[in-house]
Amino acid sequence: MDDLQAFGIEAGKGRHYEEAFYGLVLVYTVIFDKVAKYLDTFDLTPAKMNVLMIIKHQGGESGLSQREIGNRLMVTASNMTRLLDKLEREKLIERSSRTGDKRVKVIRVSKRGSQILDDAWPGYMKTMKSSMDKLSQAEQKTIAELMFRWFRDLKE
Amino acid sequence: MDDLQAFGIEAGKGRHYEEAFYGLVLVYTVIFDKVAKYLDTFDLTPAKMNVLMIIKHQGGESGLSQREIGNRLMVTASNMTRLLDKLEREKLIERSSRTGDKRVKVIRVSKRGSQILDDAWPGYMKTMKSSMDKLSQAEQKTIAELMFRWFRDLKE
DNA sequence: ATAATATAGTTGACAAGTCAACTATCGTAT
DNA sequence: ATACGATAGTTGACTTGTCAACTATATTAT
Repeated sequence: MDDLQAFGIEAGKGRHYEEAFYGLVLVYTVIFDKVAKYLDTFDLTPAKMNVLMIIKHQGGESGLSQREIGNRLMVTASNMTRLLDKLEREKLIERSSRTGDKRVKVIRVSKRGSQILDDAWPGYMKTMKSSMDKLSQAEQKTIAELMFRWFRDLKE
Repeated sequence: MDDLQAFGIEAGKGRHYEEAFYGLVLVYTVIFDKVAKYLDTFDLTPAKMNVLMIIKHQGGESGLSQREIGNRLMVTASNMTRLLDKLEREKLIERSSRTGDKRVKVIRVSKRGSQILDDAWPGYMKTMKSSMDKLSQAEQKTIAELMFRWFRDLKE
């Protein structure tokens, strides 16, 4: 646990919360970087990939509003605007305003966006899986259950 | 695991790596936000707090170079420059160039920086601990061990 | 001794995120 | 029916982070 020394933390003292905290940060950072690096070969970023996945998997026929996408990704409305501006400029999504409610904009994946998503998807999953497969199946299950319970408790 | 639906993932199918992955992301995000919100009351951010902690705990008499700080935080050199620019403007650190090597700048925490760090520290630890204490002691230990092993395996 | 190479830090241009203030539209309460 | 408040999205100003190209100094090899 040499990496902990950077934070002035002594390991193995009965208090494990600091180690757990920084361990979490380290793992998250490394995995995020690996995913980002992979996506870069498709001119995608984790943020763009997430948006495209949400719209394609959840949007269906009717598409999604910007709010709906933002909520599912825990991203603010202003960030959604800019993210979608970019995706629209790159012609990966389409924005239209033809609902009853004139405030809401309906977002759909374009043909091109859909294609790029399909191209990037297998490698994206592979990259994610290869990071996760450093853990055993049992550990993955443990982590999955524990993280979701933890998340729910944190939100209270 | 409703949150998973956002990503089009079906839970409980024997494959747990996706759940584990998104669980990790959710937990990380929530904890990071809590810490950031706390630090904001001291006009600090996680990045600034980390830099101050590193310099104070590791710098000692001789201080640290920008590279050394950046390496310990896994942050690029250019980001260090800008982060330290800001900290210097706010008079929380001091930069001097009086080593043999004229390229390197020595960073030290200022009196003011040290004071603010001391003020913010207890609540910072409390915030972190309260997030971690949603897990049992045993779980914290498990997570700590597992994360560090995982991190090492990921780096290979 | 000098030329090639490595290292420390800076700068510019960008991505992704925040908040606060704004416009436009929609619902509701009186 | 109008006025007030909620909601959808946008914009500006900011932070934290990246990479690539740059300057200045050190080190190494011939």
